[in-house]
Amino acid sequence: MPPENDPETGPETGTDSTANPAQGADVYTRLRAAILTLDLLPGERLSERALEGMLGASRTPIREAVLRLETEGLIQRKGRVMRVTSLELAEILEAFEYREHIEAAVAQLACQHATKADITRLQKILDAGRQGADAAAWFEIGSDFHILLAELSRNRFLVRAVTDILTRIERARWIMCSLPSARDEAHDEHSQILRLIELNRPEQAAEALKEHGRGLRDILAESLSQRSRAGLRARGVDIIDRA
Amino acid sequence: MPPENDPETGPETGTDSTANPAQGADVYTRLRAAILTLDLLPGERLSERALEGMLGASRTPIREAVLRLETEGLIQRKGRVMRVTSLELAEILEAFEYREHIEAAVAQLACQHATKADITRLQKILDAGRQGADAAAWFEIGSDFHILLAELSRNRFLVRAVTDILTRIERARWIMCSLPSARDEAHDEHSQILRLIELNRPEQAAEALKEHGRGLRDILAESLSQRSRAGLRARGVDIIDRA
DNA sequence: TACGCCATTATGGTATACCAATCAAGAGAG
DNA sequence: CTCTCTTGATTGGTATACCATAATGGCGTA
Repeated sequence: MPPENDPETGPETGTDSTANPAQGADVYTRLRAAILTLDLLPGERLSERALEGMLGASRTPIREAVLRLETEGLIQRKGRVMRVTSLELAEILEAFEYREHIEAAVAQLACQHATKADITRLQKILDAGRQGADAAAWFEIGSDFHILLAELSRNRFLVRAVTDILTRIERARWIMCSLPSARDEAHDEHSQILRLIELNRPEQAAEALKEHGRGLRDILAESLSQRSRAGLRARGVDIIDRA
Repeated sequence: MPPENDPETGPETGTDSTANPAQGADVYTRLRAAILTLDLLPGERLSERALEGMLGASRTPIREAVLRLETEGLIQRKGRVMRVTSLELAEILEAFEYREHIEAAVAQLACQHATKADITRLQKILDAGRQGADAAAWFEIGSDFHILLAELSRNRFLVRAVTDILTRIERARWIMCSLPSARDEAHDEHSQILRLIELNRPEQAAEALKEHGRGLRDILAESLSQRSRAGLRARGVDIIDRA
């Protein structure tokens, strides 16, 4: 590996002289984080060689990470060029549509399978995240809740589906993370959903989840609307209307 | 690359002396096919070096293919060892449960978006596959129908979900491909589903799809039941009850 | 000035050497 | 005969060299 002189990404690459095992997963994690936090901008071009320097690893683990992120939809290849997937309004709306259906299924199955212990455990997590949490930790908890909820369905495919779709939406959520007012509201809605599942009301739980998702979608659509584009573009973020 | 002498997989590897570009995708396709057709048995251990010889490519494209198949759930890694994912009855049943919900969503959205032209096009494909098709081509058409149907939802995530879940189930379907009687029945059910979408009856279309899936699931569960295990084990196929 | 052609370069695809860790088999002791 | 420790082989992880080609920028021409 060539000597790493530029401070580039941060405190990385301070490894030893030989191969650095298990660094492959780390490369994946860091690259993924860089994309999700918009450290790498949507639409930005990537090259394996550049990432090699940026992440302090050779092309092999880079390639693995890129391949994974490609299947997650965070990176796209068009011929030989490789870019961070652009934010496309239409796709995000499709994602929310999909999510509605998925979480309706989750609600129904969770009602069938969730135990009292499951509910209280989830409620505890919810309450724990209520006080003193920064924006980043806040929607970390939001994601966790939806994934944990999916696990109550006892269906691994639904868990995967929820996990995947949250990944897809995460960058958009990050953009509008400057709205702390929504936090308490989210907590209440999450609790209400949990209660409906506890009461074995699948229809109502599904409806509450759908409504919850729609609320987020609307906030998000507003944040990405024409009127708000200017501020985003100043931060380097560009949203595509039709691809 | 070492000279390839054994007829091993088939007519492959007859390339030139230098690197063989775009062979990476081919390696993926062939390895995937080998797994789905049970040429590589569920639970069978794999090694990158062995695959290197079997597929006539170096470890780099092998690694890429393996990584892809891992995300598709066809290969699993437990620590350092890598195996073809075992057939697990519980997982297959979960897959069908998931599929029911996914296709209900497909039905609903397809009713909203499908045009007359879409319906007739799909019906044509269905009819074309009716006569003279061997078992392999038959459930190729079955898969295609469900994917094309998903595309009528105009939601790329649903398309992906259907594609994924069909992949998961495909090996199980392959096992019970010896039941040609189901072919006409499937054609009729598919046509009926299409008709209900054309008539804009989302509830009934969803129910028909669910019923269609349940029928297949039951046949499949029967094929994988204790009573039928002996014949399968003779072919080298082993099914796990609880993992 | 604008458009298209060509040379250079950058990039991804491939093959391969090296390493550490794991697994397995075999030898030796009890 | 069994259990354990050692040792060697196998394997995945990593780094890197080579190659064909697509991308890019410059140049020449209309």
